Order: sequence, then C-alpha cells, then structure tokens
Amino acid sequence: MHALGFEHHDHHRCKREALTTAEAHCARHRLNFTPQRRRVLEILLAGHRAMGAYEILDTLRDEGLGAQPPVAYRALDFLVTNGFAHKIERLNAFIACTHPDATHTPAFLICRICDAVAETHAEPARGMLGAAAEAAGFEIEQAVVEAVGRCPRCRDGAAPCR
Amino acid sequence: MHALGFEHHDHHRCKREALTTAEAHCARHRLNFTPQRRRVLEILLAGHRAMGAYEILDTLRDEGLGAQPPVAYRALDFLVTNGFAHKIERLNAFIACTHPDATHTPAFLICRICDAVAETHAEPARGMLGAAAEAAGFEIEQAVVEAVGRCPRCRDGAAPCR
DNA sequence: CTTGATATGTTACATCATAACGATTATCAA
DNA sequence: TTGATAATCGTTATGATGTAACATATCAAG
Repeated sequence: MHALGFEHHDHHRCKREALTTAEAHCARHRLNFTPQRRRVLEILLAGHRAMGAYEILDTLRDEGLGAQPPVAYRALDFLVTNGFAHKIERLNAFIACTHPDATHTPAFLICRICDAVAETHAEPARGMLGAAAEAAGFEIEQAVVEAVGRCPRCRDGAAPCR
Repeated sequence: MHALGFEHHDHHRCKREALTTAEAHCARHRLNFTPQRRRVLEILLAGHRAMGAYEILDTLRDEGLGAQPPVAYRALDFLVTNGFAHKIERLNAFIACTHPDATHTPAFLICRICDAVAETHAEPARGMLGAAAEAAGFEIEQAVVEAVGRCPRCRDGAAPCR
C-alpha cells in the first residue's frame, strides 16, 4: 500500500467512491447517515485536507445546517467512530479517510510546512511497539501514528501546496 | 528496551537522575537551565504522569514562580525542545522523559481508563511507515506514536491507578 | 398512541494555547 | 565601563479547541 494525498488524482472520483462506500457501510450496519453527517463528510472530501471543526462549522452555518460547535463535533464523532474520517491529533483537525473500505490502522504523513496530510497504513502494534506493550502488560486497542516532516513539493523548494 | 511507567520503581532515584542528566546536558550545550525550567521539570517528575500546562501552572503560581499561561508554556517548550519532556498529543498534556540520556524516538502507551502513560521506544520510520514515506517522497523528521489501550492494572479490573 | 432510542438545536462554559509588548537580566565587544 | 544585543520573564488580552447539559424533534417498535 502506498500513501495517497501528495500526488494528483481524480478528486471527483475519489469523493464519489468514499460517499458510496460510506452509504453502503451505513446501510449494512443500520447506521443513520443523516444529511448533516453526509454533508460533513462531503466537506472533508472536497477540502481534501485536514480541516478544523470550526472551519467545517462555518460551511454548515452558511448552508443553514447548524451554527453551534456541537453540531460539527457530533457529525465528526460519527464519522471518526465509523472510520469515514480520522482525527489528526497533531493538528487538532479532521480528514476524510482515503480508503474507508479496508479494516485499517491508519498512519499519517504530515508536512510541517504546508500542513498537507497523506494517509497511509502502518501496523505499529507489531514490531518494537507491540513487543514493548506485551512486556509491559499493556493491551493496545488503537494507535496514533503521525509522522511529521516535509512533503515532496516542500522538499523541492516549490511553493507550498496551498 | 521495555516500557517504564506501569511498574513500581524508585521514584526518588529516577527524579534525581533525570535532573542530573538535564543539568549536565544544559551545561554541555550552553543551555540556560533556569529555576523556572528546572522547577517545571521537577513538577513533571514528581507527578510522574502526563500533566496539563495549567495544572503545572497552578503549582508555579502557588510558589510565586509565575501566574500566567505563557510562563508554563515557555518552560515546557524548552523542556520539549531539548528532549527532557514530551508532549502527549492525544491528551494535550506533558510528561517528563524517562530516559533523556538516549537519542530516541519516543512512543507512548496510554491507558484510556486511568490516563497512565508509559514511555517506550519505537522506530516507526523503519518498516511499513518508512517504506510508505519513501514511496511518497516524504521526508520523515519526527514521529508521534501513541498507543491507546488498557494498562495492566486496569486490565486486571483493579481500581484505576489513581 | 405511547414509549424509548436516536438525532438535533442551543446556551453556556471549560480547556488549551499564543500574540504582543514592556521590563529585566545576561553577555560581550569596543 | 558602557552600550548594544539577545535571552528570559511578567502580564494582558485574546484566540482556538472542545464539551456538559438540557430542551426539542423524529422515528421505529410495541
């Protein structure tokens, strides 16, 4: 598996696919994919980057879909809980999942210059971390893996992506 | 290397050693280990857990060492920059480094029940994450690795550590 | 229709963090 | 010594992120 997010690709298609996948998953699991929740996912997919809850809320407010913080946070909780979006702890921001169809342990590559984020896959629970956890008697349920550095564009000295 | 933090050990000794190490490192690198910075490290070492900046600030205030947030955040910046403490992104909190003498890529085991944190070591830049970064042309400078789960005490159904 | 579960709307507040600016202190070359 | 410079500290004010609590609305099951 390789990282998505830095290279160009068909945004329109990836948005459609993510929404279709989310719809199907909700239907199968009897989850309520409400207009608000759907819209927040669409906003994240359209932004195609890590977005703060208040930034998302601004859009919802403009569209008459809710004006107070809990509106955004509740929709984001739903999306994160069900794997359609992830929280980037390092940025206190949220991003649409780029491969929501797989059971996955997401890991992120975060550019410290332009804040671009690419999602990739890691299994930190294997290897050193897993061994350390086992030795300590710690049961890993979830892992936050966020690499900070420079994305290809910013390494090249090009203008930052955004 | 194994995780420190869940098992009992000689707190008095580990505090002394961490302070001695920090002092020596600052002396060697001409860093200004001021009373405020030293005191914040002592507070973190005494707490022996992840502490919020405002919690640390409360102690500083009681001791007449500063009453406003920037006082705590500046000292914490210094400690984090120089590797004497780490920020736990998941908790928005700070913890003293438990092995400040080594050049290390810290990783943390965070109990979701009692918030206990153990520091261990991982090299996520090797393995899958490193391969993904290389494939994407991303240069990893630093990594946040935070495993969330249950610590030994909370798994045993015992009363939470604190 | 009622009940219970889920989702939404809103107020108010809690928590985490930093910009900006002036005062103080340390350093060091002239 | 003196003056320039950088680092540190003290404070005000504000920004940014996140949640508790409660009222209202919706809807499916009994």
